[in-house]
Amino acid sequence: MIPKPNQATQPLSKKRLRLWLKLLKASSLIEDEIRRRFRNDHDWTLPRFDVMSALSRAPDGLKMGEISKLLRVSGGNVTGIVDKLTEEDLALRVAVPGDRRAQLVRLTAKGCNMFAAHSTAHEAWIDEILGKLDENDIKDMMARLDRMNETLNDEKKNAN
Amino acid sequence: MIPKPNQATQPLSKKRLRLWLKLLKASSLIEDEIRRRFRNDHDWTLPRFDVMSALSRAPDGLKMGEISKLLRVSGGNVTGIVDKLTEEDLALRVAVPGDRRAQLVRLTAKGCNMFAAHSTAHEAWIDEILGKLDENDIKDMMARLDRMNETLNDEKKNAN
DNA sequence: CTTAAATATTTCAAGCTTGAAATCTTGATG
DNA sequence: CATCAAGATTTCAAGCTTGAAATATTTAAG
Repeated sequence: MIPKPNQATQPLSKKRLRLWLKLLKASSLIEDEIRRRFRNDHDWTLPRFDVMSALSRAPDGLKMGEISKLLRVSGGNVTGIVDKLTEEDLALRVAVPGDRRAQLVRLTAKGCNMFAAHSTAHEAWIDEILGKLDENDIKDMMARLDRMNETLNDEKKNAN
Repeated sequence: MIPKPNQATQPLSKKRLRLWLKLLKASSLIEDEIRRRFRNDHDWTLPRFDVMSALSRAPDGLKMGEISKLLRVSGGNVTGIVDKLTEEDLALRVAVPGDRRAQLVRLTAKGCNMFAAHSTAHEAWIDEILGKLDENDIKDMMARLDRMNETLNDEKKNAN
């Protein structure tokens, strides 16, 4: 007989692992669903939405490196996505007066309109998907997620 | 004066959106850190680890389609990863007696050993990263994540 | 001014991922 | 048996992502 693992008495490390797997599953399911809806309902992609979302909060534009930091993705990645947005006339690159290395990226009017529509749909999707969580659930999870992130922030600091 | 947004009185949909963004951030940070450690410490990748992990729990092997369902990734994706594992003699494809369409994938002895080492390291990393969460935090978050997933499961059922 | 280090961005190869089309096999129906 | 839908897998093009190398520019030091 193989002994049936009793989860209640598992070592803490195993419980943390199970939590991580569940957290990852939840966030993957949601992210995939959002991707799918962007693709099917708007013929659009999540990475492009994310870049436009960052730009929408910066009317004066963002430098490539700023987008990269905000979204925590590589510089090369941003180059590719902004290229696509620019080709479709949704964003444009403008020179930075004092620095010929850098460029500011800004949404065009067309880009602003498109983002407004996508953004409204996106918020509604999330509201639907997280519909079973009330104010209390949200407050609680936020606090615990913050506590999780602390560890990673600590590590980043100590990695000097 | 632009009114400062008071998060406490935001509509519930906005709060849900903020929670989603925080959840996504947390899980992305952790996943990226795990990827980085696999890459730097073991010259390995997370997708390959995931496939080996599924295989390790099935001594008799898994069909390609079963791996695909377990990991919730496309069939074509699994083909590519299993090809890589096979090339490195970590897994092998064996014929299914009654069905010439399908194949069973199994870890080799070499694959088992490699996975055991990676798996131990992986659990320790997660234990470290989630180190600030105790039994209570874990139980609580598990319950709420389950409740979130219900919505997506419901939708999948209704999507018949 | 010259040089060297630091910054900002792009290019590129390699890997992951997907959805759709293609191939081959099985099973059910007549 | 013949046909045809369903199933398992592979192939493929397109897109995202990364880290490292390459370019170009700025800044700091001497």
